[in-house]
Amino acid sequence: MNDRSAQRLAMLQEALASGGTLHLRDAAELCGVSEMTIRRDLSTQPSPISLLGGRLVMASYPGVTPVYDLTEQQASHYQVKHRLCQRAARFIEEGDTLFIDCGSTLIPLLGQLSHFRELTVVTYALNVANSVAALPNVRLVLLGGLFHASSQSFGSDGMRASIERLGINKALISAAGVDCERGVSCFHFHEVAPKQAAIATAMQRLLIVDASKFGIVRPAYFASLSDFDIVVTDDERAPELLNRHPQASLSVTVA
Amino acid sequence: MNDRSAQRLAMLQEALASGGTLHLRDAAELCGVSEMTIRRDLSTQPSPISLLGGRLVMASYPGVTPVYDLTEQQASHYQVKHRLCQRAARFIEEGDTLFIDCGSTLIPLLGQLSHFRELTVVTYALNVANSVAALPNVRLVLLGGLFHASSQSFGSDGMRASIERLGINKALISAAGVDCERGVSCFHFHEVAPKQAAIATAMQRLLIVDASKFGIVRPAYFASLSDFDIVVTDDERAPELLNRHPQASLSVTVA
DNA sequence: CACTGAATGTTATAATTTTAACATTAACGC
DNA sequence: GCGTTAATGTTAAAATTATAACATTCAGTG
Repeated sequence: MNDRSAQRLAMLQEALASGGTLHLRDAAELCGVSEMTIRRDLSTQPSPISLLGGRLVMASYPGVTPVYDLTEQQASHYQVKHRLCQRAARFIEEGDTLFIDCGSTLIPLLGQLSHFRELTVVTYALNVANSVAALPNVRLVLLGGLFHASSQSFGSDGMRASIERLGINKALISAAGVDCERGVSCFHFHEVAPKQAAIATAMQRLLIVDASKFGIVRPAYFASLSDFDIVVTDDERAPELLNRHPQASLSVTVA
Repeated sequence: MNDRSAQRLAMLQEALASGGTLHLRDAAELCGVSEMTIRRDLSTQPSPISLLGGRLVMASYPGVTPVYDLTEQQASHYQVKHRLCQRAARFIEEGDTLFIDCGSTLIPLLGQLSHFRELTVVTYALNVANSVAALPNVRLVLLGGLFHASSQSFGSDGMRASIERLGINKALISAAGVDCERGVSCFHFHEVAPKQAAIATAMQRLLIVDASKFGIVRPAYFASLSDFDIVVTDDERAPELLNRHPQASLSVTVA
C-alpha cells in the first residue's frame, strides 16, 4: 500500500540479510523515522522480518539468523557493501546465469535478485546458497565438496571442470587484495580454482571490491586486473589508481 | 558447573535446532522448571541460545533460525525425532564417515555429533550442511547440484558416482513411506540416486523412520527393507510389523 | 538427623516494550 | 491556496519482561 514503507523494509531486510538482529531503536534511526513507523511497517506489510522484544530478526528459511546485535559499525560497513552491490546489480539482466563468489561482499546483492523474474545462480559458498535458496525465482546450483569454515565455502578436485561445463553468463568476483602490478588475490587457496574457472568461462567478468582492498596482496593470487571487464568499487580515486597502466578493456564504476 | 543446567540447555538447543523460537514460558514448561531457572541457565552457562524479549532463539552461525513460534505440537513432534536420533546415535563411532539423508528426521542427530572427537559427514541436503557447518569437530562434504526447495537438497547427474567414490562407513537414511512388501520410498525422484548410492557403498545401513510412515507408499521407491541392516523407530509393534517376512539380517530397534 | 550449601522457586519491583488514542505533518487533487 | 486524506509522530496507559532479594527445597556430610 505504501511505497516508502516497502523501501524501508527492503533496507532493513538487507541489513539483516547477513545475520544478526537490529534493535527497533537503531532500525528507526537507520531509516530516519520513528519507532512507531517501523512497527507499523512490520504489521501492515507482509515481510520476513519479525519483532522479538524490541529487536528485529529475519525470518527467511533457510535464511541465516545468528543472534547478536548488529553494531553500528557493522551496519555502516554493510552500507558500503550495499552500495557496491546496488551498483553491481545494474549489470544483471533477466535470465542471466550468474557465478557468485564467496565472502561477505556480495551478500547484499542476493536480496536484490528477487526483482528479476528468472535467474540462475552458481556458487560454491554456503552462505550464498542459503540466501539464494529462499528466493523462489532463482535457480540455485551449488558446487559441493569439502567445507572450509574460514570462507564458508566448498572445494573439490572436480570443481574447475564442473564450472566450465555450466553456461555461466556473468561472473561476480570478490577479492581480499587488489594491486595494479601484483594482481588480484584472496586468502584461501581452494578459492583459486573456482574463481579462475568462472573467469575463464563467463562472458562478462565483474570484480566487486571496496576500496580498502587496494594496494593489498594476499597469499592466493588468482587473476590479473586485465582479466576483468568491470570493476565496481567505492573510492573516487579508483579510476586513476587502477588505470595507472591503462588497459583499454577495463571499465571502473564508482558506487 | 551444573549438570542439570547443561542438560536443559542441550534439550532446548535441540528443540531449536531445526529453527523457530521458543517462548520462555514454554521452555520452562518443557524442562519442568521455572522461568527463572531457564534465565539462570542462559546467564550462567555459555550457550548458543539467547533470549530476545521472552523468546529463545538459537545463535548458531550459519545455523538456521527462521522466526516463528514453535507450536506445542511441533515441540512434541520433535520429541519423537529426538528419541529416534538419540537411539540412532548409539550406532555412531569415533572417526566414522556418515552419510546423512535429507528431511527433518535426522536433524536432531546433528547436535549430538559434537560429542565425538572427529567425524566426517557426507550429505546432499542444505539444512543438514548448515547444522554440520557449525561443528568444528566434523568434516563436512556436501554433494552439490541443482537445488530442490521441496526437500532442501541438491541433485546432479554425477552424484551417484561421487558418493560411491567416498569411503562411507554408515548410511543413515530416512524415508516418507515404509511397507513390508512394497519397500521403502520417498517423495522426490532426485533423492533416489543419492540414497541408493549410499546404501550401495556403506558398510552399515540404518533406516530411521517414525512409526507413522509404516504401511505407506510414496512415489519414489528407492530400496527394499532387506537392503538395511538396522531399523530405528518408535513403535512397540515395529518388530512384528517389519519382520512379518522375517529377514535374518534386519535388526529392529525401538526408541 | 540436623547442618550446610547449592539449586531452584517465589514475590515484588523496576525496566522495557507494546498498544492505543490523538496530534502533527506531508502529499495531492481541486 | 485550501481541503482532504494518508502517513508519521507523540504521548500516556497497559502489558510484558527483567532483575533482585529473599524463601524454599534438596542432596550430601559429619
